[in-house]
Amino acid sequence: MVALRPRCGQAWAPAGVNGIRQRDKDKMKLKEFAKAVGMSQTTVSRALNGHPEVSEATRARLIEAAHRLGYAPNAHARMLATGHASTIGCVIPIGGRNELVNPIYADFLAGVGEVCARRKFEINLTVVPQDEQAEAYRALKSKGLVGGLIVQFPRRGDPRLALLKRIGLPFVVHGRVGDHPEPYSWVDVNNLRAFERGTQFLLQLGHRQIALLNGDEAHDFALRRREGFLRALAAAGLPAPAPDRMLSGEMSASYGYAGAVALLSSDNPPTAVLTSSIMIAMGVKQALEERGLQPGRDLSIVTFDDDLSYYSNRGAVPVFTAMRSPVREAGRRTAEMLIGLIDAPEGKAVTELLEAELVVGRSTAPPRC
Amino acid sequence: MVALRPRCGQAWAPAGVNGIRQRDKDKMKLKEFAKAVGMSQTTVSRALNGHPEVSEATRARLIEAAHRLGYAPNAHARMLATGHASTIGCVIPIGGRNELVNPIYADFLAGVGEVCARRKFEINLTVVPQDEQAEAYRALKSKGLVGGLIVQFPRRGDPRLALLKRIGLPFVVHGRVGDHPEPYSWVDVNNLRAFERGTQFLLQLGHRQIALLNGDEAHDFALRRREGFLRALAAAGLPAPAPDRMLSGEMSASYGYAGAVALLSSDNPPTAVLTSSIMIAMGVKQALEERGLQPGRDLSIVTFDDDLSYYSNRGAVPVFTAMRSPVREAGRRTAEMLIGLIDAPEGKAVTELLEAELVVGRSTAPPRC
DNA sequence: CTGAAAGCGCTTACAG
DNA sequence: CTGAAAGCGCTTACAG
Repeated sequence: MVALRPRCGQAWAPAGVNGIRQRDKDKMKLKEFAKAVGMSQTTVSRALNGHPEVSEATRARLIEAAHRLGYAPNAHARMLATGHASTIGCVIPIGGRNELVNPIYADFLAGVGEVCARRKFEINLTVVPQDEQAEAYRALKSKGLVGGLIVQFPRRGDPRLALLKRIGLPFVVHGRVGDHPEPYSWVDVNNLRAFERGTQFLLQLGHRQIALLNGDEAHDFALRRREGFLRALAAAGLPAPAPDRMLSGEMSASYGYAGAVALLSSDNPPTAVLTSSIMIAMGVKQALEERGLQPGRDLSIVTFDDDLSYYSNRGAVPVFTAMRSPVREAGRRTAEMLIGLIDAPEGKAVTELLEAELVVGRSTAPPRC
Repeated sequence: MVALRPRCGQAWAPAGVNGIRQRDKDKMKLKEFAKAVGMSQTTVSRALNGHPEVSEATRARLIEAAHRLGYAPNAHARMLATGHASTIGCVIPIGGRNELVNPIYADFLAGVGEVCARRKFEINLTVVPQDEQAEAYRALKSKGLVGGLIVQFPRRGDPRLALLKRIGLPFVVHGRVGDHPEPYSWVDVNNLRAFERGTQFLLQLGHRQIALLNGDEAHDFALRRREGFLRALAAAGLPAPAPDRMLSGEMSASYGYAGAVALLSSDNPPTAVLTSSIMIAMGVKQALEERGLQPGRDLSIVTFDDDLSYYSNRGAVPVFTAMRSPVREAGRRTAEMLIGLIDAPEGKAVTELLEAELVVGRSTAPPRC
């Protein structure tokens, strides 16, 4: 019977054939690797970590040898020794208000992941009930699991920012929280400008009766979109639409469908509508088609498009006229920014505003009559 | 000037006001916690880890104190000491064949995350180019970052299984690889049975001209679906449909749209179609409506439904008649199984076959004429 | 440019 | 039931 944990130093040999879990099974350690290449652990470690004391020739040789022998430093030992985790935390809240797992996550995470692979960072994904986020943040910090966090789907006056500052965890917000007493780092798309431009485009086509099917206005992005919408109307000398022309809700196809039905059945239906997501636009389109109506001809649709990879609104002529902003690119930018913050924790808050591009598709035309 | 890394033991005090990154900033360690509660580190550690030597009263008291004082063991020190990582690895391949980030990921991961939260496991997410997966697996193992892996989107004869067995990393496949020389653990939905039942349902309605818009048949699930389709037809004494009645492709709305157009414009259009995803079904529906046709009345649609939370095919009468199988539940089951494997690495391969339920919606009716 | 050795914060065999 | 101490596999100040 082999001891569960051999204490004494032993030569490099993958040991263990019996049923007990072996800690070292085919996993080379620094000590063995250093011996194999005939150098001290110190030098090997320094070479692999890019320290300047080691000559480039030696470094190259050791990197090659590590690759060949399959040696990679144990990440936990490394993090313990250095005292910091090269890991980005992504906390996904579920339940509560938005039970739906936002499809945006998949693409956003892909962008984050791309950057992490390049910069040799890991991603820790945590799924928590909406109301246990604070607890999750604290645990991530006190367990030393992450070096920083990405805050998703911020709300106006979101309490998470203060919490993160208090517990001393660097973070970047994907979006903005509206008014906030102190500067913080964020990556956002210019939602106000996007909806202002979308509205201007419809105005130029001749539309005067324009409705808005917005996202949940508890979120900052939705408020900015409404503001852009109203600003463009005001600039054209038009009054703010009646409340029943400006809806707000969960960005789903069924909301778009129901919203369109409501708009179409009013006394004085709008000739155009702005929607906050492709899913909403699809719901609107469905409602039109079930009534024998046609997007563009009977009701112009301009939508915000997160450019999710599973729903492509591309092609020679896209289905929808859209304000397009790739969420995957936002993921890349956010990760890049957070890694910068983790590497230099005393740095100032950084912000980045991405612009959406207006792409003309087949869902818009001048109003009839 | 404070030293970068204080070596000597020091009393519990969050130190550091200057700009240098402090490793201990407001992070309590076992030593300090033990002192605070007046016990040895050994006893505290054992209590927190649920060892039987500690009385339940003591354990309860220490757990409460840890919570109150905000103490949580450093995860890296813990993993280094125990020699294993309580972490599930999820490797998402991008690029190559399926550039699209599958929307299924979000819901599946949510299911995995739920279980991880409950079982106190972490999730490590890695995004890699399709052809660098092997490298990623090896790195995850040699860095000791994960205790096991979930293999997503298996293909027939998928080489990843052999690789994982070789490098000694427990894994569970979400889906199956078809023929495989050795047993392996998987969680799958009964795709064959689902499509067999869906086809039977259409046959019972009187349909004889049934088409299939399948997913990519390089994947095992798609082959099983086709087999179920053909089996039901054969059992009804019907011949296998012509190749242009059985399409295979990326599960998107545009594929569904194009497929429907092709089917409808043939000499002898089918009266019903089975589709492999809601996205495909939506594309089919769109093609119908643009032609003034109606799902159910003009073409019956039965679809597989992953029950993704962002697209709900629910309600009193669902839009689509569907074989419904919640992918989030599959995520839960997969994680549960993998954790079991990690905890008992010598265990036998486990498998679990989930059944889809047939839900009747508004997209099916007897054929006209 | 190099190495021996301390230390990171835990867990756990060993000895009471 | 409890504790002192070794060890997990790294990094890095310190001393050449």
